[in-house]
Amino acid sequence: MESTNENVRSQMRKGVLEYCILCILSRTEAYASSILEQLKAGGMLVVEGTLYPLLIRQKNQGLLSYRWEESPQGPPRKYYVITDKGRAQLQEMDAAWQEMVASIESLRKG
Amino acid sequence: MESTNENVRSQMRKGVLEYCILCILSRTEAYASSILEQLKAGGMLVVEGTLYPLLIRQKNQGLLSYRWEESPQGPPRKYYVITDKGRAQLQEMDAAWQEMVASIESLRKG
DNA sequence: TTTTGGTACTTTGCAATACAAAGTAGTAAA
DNA sequence: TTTACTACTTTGTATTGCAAAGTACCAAAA
Repeated sequence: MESTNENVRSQMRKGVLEYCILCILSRTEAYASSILEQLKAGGMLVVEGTLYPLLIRQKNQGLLSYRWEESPQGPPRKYYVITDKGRAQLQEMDAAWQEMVASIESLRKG
Repeated sequence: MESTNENVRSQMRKGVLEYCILCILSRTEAYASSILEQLKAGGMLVVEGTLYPLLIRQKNQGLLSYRWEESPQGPPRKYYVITDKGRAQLQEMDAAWQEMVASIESLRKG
């Protein structure tokens, strides 16, 4: 039970991960490992097993596309790129997120 | 596909519902239907089938207790009450929530 | 050449969760 | 006694994050 902290945070992360990914990719193309690093830097801990299926899901929804690129070291990298549809979705998510922040605040303050 | 909006919002709601319930109950005791109303008023749409199991879960975790009370009309009501443990958890969730808001902002702004 | 280590992407199985929908039951008015 | 309303409960389903194991490419060291 000492990990209640992490459970709470993990629980809250769910549902905003797709939003976070689109946020990151809206600024620059990136491959999975670098997305992981940026999420980690932003305080959103995620693991590979979560991120990869999520990227595939978003690609299948047409929110992302990707291209292969040589790596200076190691195997080639799959660079994900946000699509127009992805940018539209991101706008949706911006709105949804702001609404939720407002909702929580309203519920918390009374 | 026209309900993308609602999917996004529904997705984001997950993980913060328990937080919302504790927020509401931290101010006053309430029975399920009135909690539903308050969530709705706060912009967090939820349905019975979601709320009831959630209340039971939180009760089993010792975050809530309840007592029965006569209703002026209809069957008796189950009034839920937040416990000391629930208040401690609420503080945890406050912290987790604020961290997540900061994380998202950091990722969104770059 | 073979081995080793690092990087990167993928798959599988599981547990938790929100939700829709149907069900149970108490009370009171028609 | 039937109807309507309120309230709580249960069941089945699809989605999702995650841990863990797996596959594969590349380059430097042995």
